[in-house]
Amino acid sequence: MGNDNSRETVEKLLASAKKEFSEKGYMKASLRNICKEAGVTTGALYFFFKDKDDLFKGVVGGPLLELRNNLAKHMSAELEELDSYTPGMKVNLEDDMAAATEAVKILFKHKEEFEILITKAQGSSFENVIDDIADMMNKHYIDMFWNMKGYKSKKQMTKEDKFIVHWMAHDQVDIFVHLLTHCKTEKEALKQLKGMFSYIIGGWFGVINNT
Amino acid sequence: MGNDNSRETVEKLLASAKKEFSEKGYMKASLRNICKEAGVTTGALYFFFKDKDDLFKGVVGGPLLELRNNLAKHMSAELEELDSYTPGMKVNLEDDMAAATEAVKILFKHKEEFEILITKAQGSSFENVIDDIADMMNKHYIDMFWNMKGYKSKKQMTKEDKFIVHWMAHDQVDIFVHLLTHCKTEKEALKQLKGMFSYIIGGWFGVINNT
Amino acid sequence: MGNDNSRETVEKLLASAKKEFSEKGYMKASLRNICKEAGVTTGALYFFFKDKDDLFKGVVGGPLLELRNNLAKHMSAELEELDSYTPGMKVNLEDDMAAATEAVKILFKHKEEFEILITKAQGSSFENVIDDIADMMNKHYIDMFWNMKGYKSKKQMTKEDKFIVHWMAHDQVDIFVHLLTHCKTEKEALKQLKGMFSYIIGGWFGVINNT
Amino acid sequence: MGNDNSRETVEKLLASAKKEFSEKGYMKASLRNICKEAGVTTGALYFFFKDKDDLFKGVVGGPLLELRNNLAKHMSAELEELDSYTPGMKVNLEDDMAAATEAVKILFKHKEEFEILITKAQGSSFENVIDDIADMMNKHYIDMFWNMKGYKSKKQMTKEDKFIVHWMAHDQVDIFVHLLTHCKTEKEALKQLKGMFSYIIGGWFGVINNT
DNA sequence: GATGAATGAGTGTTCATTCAT
DNA sequence: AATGAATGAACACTCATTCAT
Repeated sequence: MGNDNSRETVEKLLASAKKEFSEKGYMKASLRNICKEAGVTTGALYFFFKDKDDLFKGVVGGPLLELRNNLAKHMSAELEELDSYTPGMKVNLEDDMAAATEAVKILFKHKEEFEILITKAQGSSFENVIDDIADMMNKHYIDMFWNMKGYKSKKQMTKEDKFIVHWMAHDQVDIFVHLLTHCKTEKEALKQLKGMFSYIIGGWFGVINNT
Repeated sequence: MGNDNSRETVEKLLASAKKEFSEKGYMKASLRNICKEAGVTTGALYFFFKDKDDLFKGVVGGPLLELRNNLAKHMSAELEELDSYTPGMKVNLEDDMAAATEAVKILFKHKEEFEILITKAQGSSFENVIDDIADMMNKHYIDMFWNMKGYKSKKQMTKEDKFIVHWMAHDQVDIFVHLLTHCKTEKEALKQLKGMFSYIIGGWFGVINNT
Repeated sequence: MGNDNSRETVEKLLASAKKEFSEKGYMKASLRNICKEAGVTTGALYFFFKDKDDLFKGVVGGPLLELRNNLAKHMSAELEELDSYTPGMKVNLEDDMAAATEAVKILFKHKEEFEILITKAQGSSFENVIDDIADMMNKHYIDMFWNMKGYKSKKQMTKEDKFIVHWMAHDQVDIFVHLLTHCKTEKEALKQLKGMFSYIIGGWFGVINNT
Repeated sequence: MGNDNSRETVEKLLASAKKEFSEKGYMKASLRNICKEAGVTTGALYFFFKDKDDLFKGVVGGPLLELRNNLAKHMSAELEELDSYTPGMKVNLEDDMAAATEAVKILFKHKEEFEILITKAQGSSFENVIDDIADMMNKHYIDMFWNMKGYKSKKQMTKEDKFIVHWMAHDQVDIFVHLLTHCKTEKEALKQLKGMFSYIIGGWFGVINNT
């Protein structure tokens, strides 16, 4: 079971699939091409993967899980800190930066996979992955916004507040997408990260002062 | 040629295509379905449209052109105003708001078409349309940044400056995308637009003060 | 529309399909083979037929409809005659023979098609066609049996009566199946039909005298 | 070899195969499914069974052999009795009933297997098993017919006689098939058996009197 | 202007079977 | 006695596109 031969086959298949998905996107990718490139028959592919979507998952699933776990870790950590928050207190940006740095590192550790996930997943079960993450962060941001504005209850948020917070959550995610797709290396991305943060923080204050 | 009959055929084809593209996206859309729904044969479709991509262009091309023309108008207008700018002078936000309002109106006038363009164009020649527009706007943002920072020459912009400005251009576009895909009516979108602007302006100041 | 060329294509396709279904049965029949034999591409087949089952229907549907119509005609005719039936009255065997003769003629007019329907339809939507017909005849036979036994109401039929009548309906159908699959020509089948009738009638009396 | 472990594997395989064949029929049954359900690899299956058909034989072969042996026993027994027959002598129905009862008991002892054999064997080497048995019985029926008619020699049978006798042999078999597929228990089947016999006997007389 | 027919390469997927270990 | 891996041909079906009429 799982000997070196089969492991090698799976690896070749995944490498070939990564290339094909990356070049053509999920829908236009051809399993036949992937197999041919991997020097393997279609039957072999179907021994290791349930179907096309499962192969896609084989390529991007691991990195995505790593990212999700990391996100979840930071979000629950921040939630705990919020308990001791008092209005007017300064937001702990260093923690946020540290979390963002970690995320960027994960993204660039699997740059190709995340690029596929972001721009080539249409047609697969992962096609809404970014929106899903943004929605996850939205909930998190509602809590942050609520504390900073001094609200007593989430129910006091206006429709406009909710809209802008939802936007900010999406935008936060888009920053990472932008970093991934416009920087060549992790190093470069981390360098830009600070500027991005200034923008986001500025945006927050713009919103808070205005509402 | 160009009589009422043929015009009607084209119209039915476009309506049917709009529906199909909207439901399935460019790639999964079937020309057979589109023709069947329009009560027309495939041959007829190919009389009026060169190929699948041309049909897609038939659906979204008009609205997109209208938007582009409007954008171009405002950008050249602002460029002329810039000649009389002096460093430190307040940015004319009212003009920007007016331009944004116009853009939103165009987006909602052809809501369906723009939604297709934004979320269903993968596989067509329009799949990068948002990035293209963002790149167009990038130039505009460089000018704004330059004025606000009091630079004497664009050449003095650092690599980091360029990156953040590029991001801001993208983000500006994303705001319109967000407005289009999260608001039901033009009225609702225009109401949210002000909050979005606060966010963006805040972001600018965050960047300016920090660099 | 429906010109000579296309008609010829359909005809070739149907002939080829009939051959393939007849040799291999529905499930093992290969659409590729059928098309190759017909000198046509698979795409052409799918222009005329929705799917494999539809092609099968194209081969056997017509003859089956003809048979069903004929059966229905005779069954409603017999039902009308039953209104004037009094217990002890002799059954009109000549009418039955005439009806059976007609059925045999239809079966042999489309001998190949009915053989396919009977022995090669497994996997298609026609796989239960014989049972369906037998069930149709069952209802008919319940009425016949009811009159001959002098029942006042169908509800007085015992479970055993119902069982044996159901069997007789099936057996009636099996006679035609046997005739079709064991006689080479219509002429031969019609010659044997009389003997089969004696058997069936004898069976009825055996049941009636015994219950 | 032949130890408890391997016996258990075979048993699990056969149970799983029985289920799959019963649900999907021979052709649509998947060896992969059968192995998965049995918790065994395909290689193991192929160690015990030559191929798909051999596995099918493993499921239905035993019961079928038992039935065939029983049929042969009765047929040779009756053949011996026939030597003491004189024309006009009453047919020994009690012996026939006893034989039929035994057959029904065997059928219901292996109800599932015989149902598979009868309705799910298409595509396997057993697909003509019913016709084969009917043909076996044909010989027996020729003798019965010959006695009842008072023929001196089988060679005096006309073509029509042979045909009707062949039909009666088939019909006799169909009775058992009907009993198996329409009765839930052996008890119920035995109860119906008497009525079926009346039908058959009546049929015989109908034929004899008419020819 | 538009039809109906046809192309042919392509799709993802399943299958019974084999075999080195 | 049994495994896990691999084969390779086959499957039904869909597609955008073409073209004589």
